Amino acid sequence: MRSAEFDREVVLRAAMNAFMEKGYNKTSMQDLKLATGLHPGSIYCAFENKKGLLLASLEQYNLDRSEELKSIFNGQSDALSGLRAYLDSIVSECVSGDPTQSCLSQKAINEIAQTDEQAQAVLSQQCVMWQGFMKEVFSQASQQGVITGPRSPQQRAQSLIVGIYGLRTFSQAQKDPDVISGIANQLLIDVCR
Amino acid sequence: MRSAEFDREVVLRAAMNAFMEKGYNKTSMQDLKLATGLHPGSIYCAFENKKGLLLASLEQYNLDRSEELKSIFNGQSDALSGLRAYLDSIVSECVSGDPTQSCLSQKAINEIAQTDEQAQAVLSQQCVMWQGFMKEVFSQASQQGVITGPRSPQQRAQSLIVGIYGLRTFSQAQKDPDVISGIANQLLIDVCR
DNA sequence: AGCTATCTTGAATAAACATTCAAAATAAAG
DNA sequence: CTTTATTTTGAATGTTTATTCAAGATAGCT
Repeated sequence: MRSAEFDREVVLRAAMNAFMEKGYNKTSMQDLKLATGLHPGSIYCAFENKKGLLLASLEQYNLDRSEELKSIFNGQSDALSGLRAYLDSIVSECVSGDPTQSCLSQKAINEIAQTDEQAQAVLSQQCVMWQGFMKEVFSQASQQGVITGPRSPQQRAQSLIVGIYGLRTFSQAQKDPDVISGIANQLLIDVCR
Repeated sequence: MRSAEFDREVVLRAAMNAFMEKGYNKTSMQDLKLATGLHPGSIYCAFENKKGLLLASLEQYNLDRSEELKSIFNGQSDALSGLRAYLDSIVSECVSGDPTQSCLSQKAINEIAQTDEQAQAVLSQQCVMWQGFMKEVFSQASQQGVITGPRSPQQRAQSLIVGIYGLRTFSQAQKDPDVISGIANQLLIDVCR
């Protein structure tokens, strides 16, 4: 017997970055070989093929971002402060212009969900999980009395997610940090109303 | 001398559809040859290369969608009814699941704006034009007294555009028509508040 | 230490790719 | 009708692509 030499998480994060820089279709196996340091044979042995590597990267990406999400909210005194901190982090991501800070899930939704059923299923489920987390945040915010109004946590979560997706696309076309930040602030106001 | 045989608009609309179905990078020259009915040489003679064909398609797409946009608002009695009709058309687009009804500009923003400066410039300008049009709509709505409140037409236009971008991405992951429609209704309320 | 199952290596493969080009066709001008 | 400038044609080009595979290396078990 023999165990694999490479660290799966390290390899997947390297692949993630490669996919984020060029998108799935423009990222060649050559790019992935250079990014991960793995030879083609090893990639195929471990992940079956290029799409398998993407799907594995997507899972790892979701794990990493979920952790980050939780830690942002845990670092704040109440749910509303958490939302503010979270939107600040999204604005930073949008404004940085750094491809490796962009959202791999959103990139994949736009690039391949339409043509690949398997990716569509994974991405759809990730989106539902994100919704579930945000719904819980809005529930807590209501209980804490920091937000009021008739909208359900579910509705608020959906509007927030739509706003974040939109902000990320918009910021590719309009790079002015003040504009991005302004829209994000208004989004928070609307979603908490 | 000799004039071109093909109808430029027809060819560009065929290319648009091909790009919308598979995305820019997955659409091969073979696909474009079949879609347009043009031989490789003719495509290269008329549009320089594959990217040139995309850029030309993007311009034509923007012309077509701008016309559609104007006609939706012209068909309504006031600006608020226009906004309602417009968002209805966006919801239809999202819910249809038909790739040829999706937004080529948004697909291109997500797929290639990050890596291609020329495409980025074209798409950025198109986004600014769209903003300008929507800003004018919100100005009219205020003048007509159908919406009130302190937000500027510019701010409203930006929030609406972000909401539409977001809705289109969200609808790739969550296909329930009632959910999409509900989010769109709330978006209209927030943007007119 | 020796065995064996598994991983690593990287060259080889075949298909798909964007692009070119010279020959044939043809529309407009004279 | 002839000329001329331009387009159309489609096979050829050379590159890049994802994927395979047999040979070599090595970790863990006995």
